[in-house]
Amino acid sequence: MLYLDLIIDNNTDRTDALYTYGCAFDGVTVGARVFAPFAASNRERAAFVAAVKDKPDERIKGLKYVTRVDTEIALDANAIEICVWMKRRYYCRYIEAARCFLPAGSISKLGRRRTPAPEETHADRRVALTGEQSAALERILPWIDGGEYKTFLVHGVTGSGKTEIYLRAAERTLERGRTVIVLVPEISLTPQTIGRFVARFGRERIATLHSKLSAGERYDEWMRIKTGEARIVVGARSAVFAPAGDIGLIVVDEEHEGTYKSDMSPKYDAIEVAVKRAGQTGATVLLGSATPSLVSSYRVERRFYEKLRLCERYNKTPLPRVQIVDMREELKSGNRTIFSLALYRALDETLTAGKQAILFLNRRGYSTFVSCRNCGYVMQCADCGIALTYHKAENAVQCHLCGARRAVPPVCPDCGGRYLRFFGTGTEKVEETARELFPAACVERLDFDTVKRKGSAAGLLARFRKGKTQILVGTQLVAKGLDFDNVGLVGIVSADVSLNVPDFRSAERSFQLITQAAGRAGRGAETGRVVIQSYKPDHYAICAAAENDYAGFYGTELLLRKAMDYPPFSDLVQITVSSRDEATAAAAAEALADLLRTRANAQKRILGPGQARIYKAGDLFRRLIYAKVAPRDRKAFELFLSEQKRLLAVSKNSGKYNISVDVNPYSYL
DNA sequence: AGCACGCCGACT
DNA sequence: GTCGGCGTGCTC
Repeated sequence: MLYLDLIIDNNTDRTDALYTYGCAFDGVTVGARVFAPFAASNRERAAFVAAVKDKPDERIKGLKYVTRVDTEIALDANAIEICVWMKRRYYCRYIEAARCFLPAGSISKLGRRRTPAPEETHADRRVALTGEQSAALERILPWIDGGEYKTFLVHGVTGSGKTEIYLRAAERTLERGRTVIVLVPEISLTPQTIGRFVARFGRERIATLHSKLSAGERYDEWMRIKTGEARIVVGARSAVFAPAGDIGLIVVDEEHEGTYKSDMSPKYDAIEVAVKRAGQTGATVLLGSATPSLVSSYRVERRFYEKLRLCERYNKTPLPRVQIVDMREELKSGNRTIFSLALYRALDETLTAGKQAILFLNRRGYSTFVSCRNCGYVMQCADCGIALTYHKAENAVQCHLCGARRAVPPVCPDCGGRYLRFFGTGTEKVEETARELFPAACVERLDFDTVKRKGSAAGLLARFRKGKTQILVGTQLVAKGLDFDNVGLVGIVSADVSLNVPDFRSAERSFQLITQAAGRAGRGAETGRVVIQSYKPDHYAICAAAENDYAGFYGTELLLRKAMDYPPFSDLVQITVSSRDEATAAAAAEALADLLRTRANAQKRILGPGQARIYKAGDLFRRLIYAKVAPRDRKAFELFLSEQKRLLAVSKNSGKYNISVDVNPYSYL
């Protein structure tokens, strides 16, 4: 008789524990899926084996027995180890972590829920390596051959050929008989990267995993990986959990992107999981970026990672000429439009020279808020409490958080006055103004509003590529990964938008966005131009981006992070206390914050509780507590906070309020 | 989350 | 006397 510690498929905090069962079946190993009777009803439930023991804990009374063992779906010991680690690191349930490793949301019902999507074909262009690429591979390949864990940060400017390095590393890994996982920020934005993998290795050796797959397709791809038919997995962040056996290489492309952090439970960081998995099998990790995250660069400084630099652009295109325009001066000189004189002239010259321009503004809609000039009333979303954005095309206001929309009222809802006005600028207004200023040019807009219709993005991009469009206005969709040859000018309409977000990463994100947007200029043979408009032209993130000075930005930002004890020096742990009852949420949050403050010398840095920016989400009132947890206090903090969560779950207050935790979140709402 | 148990009011 | 409403408590 064996005794098994089981993770039961029963999605509640109360039963988020390991249950011991007897098992009469032979050969059951850690990770196996079994079925067991549970609770008074003895309903049969799926479960995963977390441990196999030869005698049970004596304290257990009324031991029950496993009824069935499944052979098709199974995790392995490594996956279970990650589940246990995730529960502690991300404050999720065992079963939520286990689900990450499975193709579908449900564990109990898995079936074969399909025609593979046609793949764009790309010709494989296997070009000679540059000196820098060869040097980088000379560092990487021995680690792939040696089969010991190692992480490299591949810091390469746009167009320096990072993808070719991934391809060669993948090739070597396959030669060694091991498997490859490639993570990309968003499948829809990175067709080129996937295309090149398909071209090099063939569709039949590659599986793709992303959210656009139907349940059936996802299951098929998952099985192709599981059975070893597909030895390369390309996918979004969840692909880090792919059932690839003997992983030899994990690539994280554009590693600085926020999409690698999950904001739904389990709120995991795919890079942390990737490094953890690589450690288990002795795999090589390649983190690639033109603008590495501060956290990754700091890990290089601390010698956890090794940095490989690629400074040359492939065809030796010189970096664009960058000009920063002080919009305060523009206003003083009487120009109240969103186009500075410098940007107008640059556009004019670009169009005259027969070149194209990209105008980047990271804010969709026409104007950013609607206000009454009589009484000062500002239209807000009733559910989220944030200002509503005016969309001229549909003559409606929209909440950019929950998506709620309504018609613009004819008079002020507050005072009845007739002076409701629109303030601030979004891409829709930039598009309109560009049309007015350059009536002969074809202006198009690429943002969430114009691409939500399926396939419209492809058409828009094709028209721009063919030169039918002269000016492309867009949000960050235009800043990422799109390569066009004839772009003479990139205009950053307002560098301040991403800078003024209340988030400790705002400077980092601004630097990355500006650098990326600027990288769109002059991809062909000629030098491009970049005009950056800002009301904070002296800001270090803007200046460093303009000078392409990553090291300078890193140095300044790191000092500020250290002074504030933000990541990478501490984990910023966001604790949300929510309840249907406003007073309950407030009291519970206050009590928890007090407890965190008084309990441990370890965590002196507890902020709040404060009101969440989305104070009321649905029928829940939310309060936020932040904890800055230094690495040396991490274990103690994790134990303490998860114990608080457990105590709540088993107490009679369970259900009256809820505690949810997000470690280093990307959204502070 | 489910599910069973149990206490109390209503009704054939 | 019995059916069923849902509040309460438990799940190796």
